[in-house]
Amino acid sequence: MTIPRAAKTLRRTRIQEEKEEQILEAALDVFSASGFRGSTIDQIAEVAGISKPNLLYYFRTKEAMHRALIDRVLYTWLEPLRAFDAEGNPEEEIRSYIRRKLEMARDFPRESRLFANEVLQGAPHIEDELKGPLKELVDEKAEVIRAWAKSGKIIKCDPYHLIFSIWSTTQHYADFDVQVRAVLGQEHSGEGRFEDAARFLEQLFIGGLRPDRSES
Amino acid sequence: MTIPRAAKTLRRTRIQEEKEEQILEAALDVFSASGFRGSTIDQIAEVAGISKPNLLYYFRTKEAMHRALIDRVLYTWLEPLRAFDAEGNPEEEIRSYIRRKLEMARDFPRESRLFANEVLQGAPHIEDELKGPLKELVDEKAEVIRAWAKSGKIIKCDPYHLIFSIWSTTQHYADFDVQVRAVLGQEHSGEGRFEDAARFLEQLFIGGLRPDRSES
DNA sequence: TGTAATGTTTACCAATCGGTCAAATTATCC
DNA sequence: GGATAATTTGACCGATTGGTAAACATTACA
Repeated sequence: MTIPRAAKTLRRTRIQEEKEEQILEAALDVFSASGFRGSTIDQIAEVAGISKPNLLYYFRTKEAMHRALIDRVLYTWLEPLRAFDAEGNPEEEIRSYIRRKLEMARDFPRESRLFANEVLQGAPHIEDELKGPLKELVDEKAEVIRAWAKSGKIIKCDPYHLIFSIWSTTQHYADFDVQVRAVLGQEHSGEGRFEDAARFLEQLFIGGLRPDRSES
Repeated sequence: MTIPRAAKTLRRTRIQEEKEEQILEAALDVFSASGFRGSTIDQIAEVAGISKPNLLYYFRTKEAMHRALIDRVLYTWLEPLRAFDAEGNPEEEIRSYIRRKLEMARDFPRESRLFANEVLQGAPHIEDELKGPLKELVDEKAEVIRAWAKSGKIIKCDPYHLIFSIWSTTQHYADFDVQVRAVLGQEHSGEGRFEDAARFLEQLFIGGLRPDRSES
């Protein structure tokens, strides 16, 4: 008798490994491009190069597939923030956080768009992750930033909005890529735009946070 | 004989005016929440409180409805950038641009999400608008910023990436609202978060662009 | 090599999709 | 008030949706 798919994890075969990988890769392609509601199982199956029932043998529902994808990608996605080091030099920590986030926008735009689509549409499938692990991590790092501000290493500012602004400016280059390209025109749409963006953002954030003679 | 809908604009009745308004309002609700592919005509008809065939009497296809909505909203959406004044004081111009964009994110989040959804999914329906009117407007304002930089009124920086960073940081509060709320927690999710955001962003941009003793 | 478990496919299902049609209803204007 | 045009609706269409059933093929392993 066929083992019910829920118990499948007891012993994963080589084929399971490969096919699930193959399916999630295709799912990332499709979900990131069309959002959950806008994506179809047929589409994903086609991109994965297998039949729909075969796909549904590995993931029983569209939701299950989406969830597996989120789970697999979320940890990696938060890596740059996790690397934010309280002991480091503030200016250098912020600079390298920006750089890492920009690299992710450049190298993993689909992952960025996957989350962007999800959050944009009300985060119906990742609410728990946002209010749980994400919030806790941000709270922790916000405390670090607050301490830096208190000791005068950077300007006095709201650490949460600082983090938001780093997220938004960097992820912008993945999520709104077509707009960026359209505005910059063909001649500046090469990979060099990430270098330009990095230069500008470091200038902005380092300059904007440096505790020279700040207002109030 | 019933006048074909294509020629309807020759003389618009009161009912046409009202119903189209009513439909586009509902369409904004639905499209901004689910994107084009993820939205259904039935959904929009239900929100609008009319039957589906009745809706299709005013807009013959889903595409036509979406297009009408984009056309109606785009002009307003670009208003803040258009107000950017070359003659004004740079610091004050940037400050008020940020403020206006934040107000739009607060007061018209659906419009922001409509475009975000569209751009995120590759802008299949607004490519022309991005490469045409939008690019031209941005090019024009970028020239203004470049002149400010050249005359030393602000730091030397890439004007395009400056505009991108203002767009992304401000629209973040509309597009990623649920994430912002989740991270800030209930206690800071009131309308006050826009005040906090405004304070931070002005601090960041004014400080980051001020031509004190800048690097290089 | 046989067999039991695993993997794949064909054919199908009910629900929903975007959209049409003709008939019925309502508004407009002389 | 009646004719005519504008509006609204219920019934319906073929295509696509997420998902299932069962037969079939393949693999792993004793």
